[in-house]
Amino acid sequence: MRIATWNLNSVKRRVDHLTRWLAATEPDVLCIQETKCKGEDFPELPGLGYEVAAIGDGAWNGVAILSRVGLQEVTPQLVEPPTWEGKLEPRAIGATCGGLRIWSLYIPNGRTPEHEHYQYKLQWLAALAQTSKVEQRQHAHLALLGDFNVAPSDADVYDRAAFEGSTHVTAPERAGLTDLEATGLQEIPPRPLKYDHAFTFWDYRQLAFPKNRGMRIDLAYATPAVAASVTDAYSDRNARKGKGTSDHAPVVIDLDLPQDSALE
DNA sequence: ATGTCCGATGATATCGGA
Repeated sequence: MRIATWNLNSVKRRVDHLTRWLAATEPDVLCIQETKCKGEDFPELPGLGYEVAAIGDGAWNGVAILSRVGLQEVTPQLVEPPTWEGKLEPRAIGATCGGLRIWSLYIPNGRTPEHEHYQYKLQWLAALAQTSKVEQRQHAHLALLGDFNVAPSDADVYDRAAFEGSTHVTAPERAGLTDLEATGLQEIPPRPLKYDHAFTFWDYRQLAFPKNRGMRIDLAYATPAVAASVTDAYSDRNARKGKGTSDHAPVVIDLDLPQDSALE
């Protein structure tokens, strides 16, 4: 089973890229973030054989799950999610696909460590950990994929000094990740296709991609049996090349889950 | 030395957000 996650930065702007990438990569399940479109406006992807579950408000956020191995028990929000400016944002969707319980997650950016949005981000990570606990009571195999907007370690940014005073690298954000792991999950680190680190995001500005000034913020966590079944994982930087691409690369994970346990 | 892109808007350039 091949699963993947990709922050597309507008699915409507990326339909051609997405279609080509799906045909070439053939994931069984793809988690998408920042669709930036309403659930009912999610574009058709004819001929590829994917079912779609998508939620969105329009301009911002928006997450989706594409699956060609079944798509059931769709859950359109975390357990007790925090709100932003009084509203529940479309940042999380879960579904059961081919025996795997999988979530597509778009963690709030935080903006600056002083900003109220940063507190929202920390609350959101705490709600995600709570959701992980609840989900593990009900599902034998759980995987949480998405744009976490946190670099797990200093090695996951191109230059730690460039992030002084910024979000994505602070101790409380990283504690949010370790608290999530403490619910019984393991991170699945991808291998790079080039260079030393498997970055997944490069800013559009200032030639960040050709200079490889990247970050690894698109992450995958899974329960131990799922993590133990990983046969390969990589960040597909090739999808970041060229004009009109997302500023994120997809992360692709191959699993060899025993078929009987996948029925649980 | 310089360097972006997205969606929305009483839009046709500007803005917030990333």
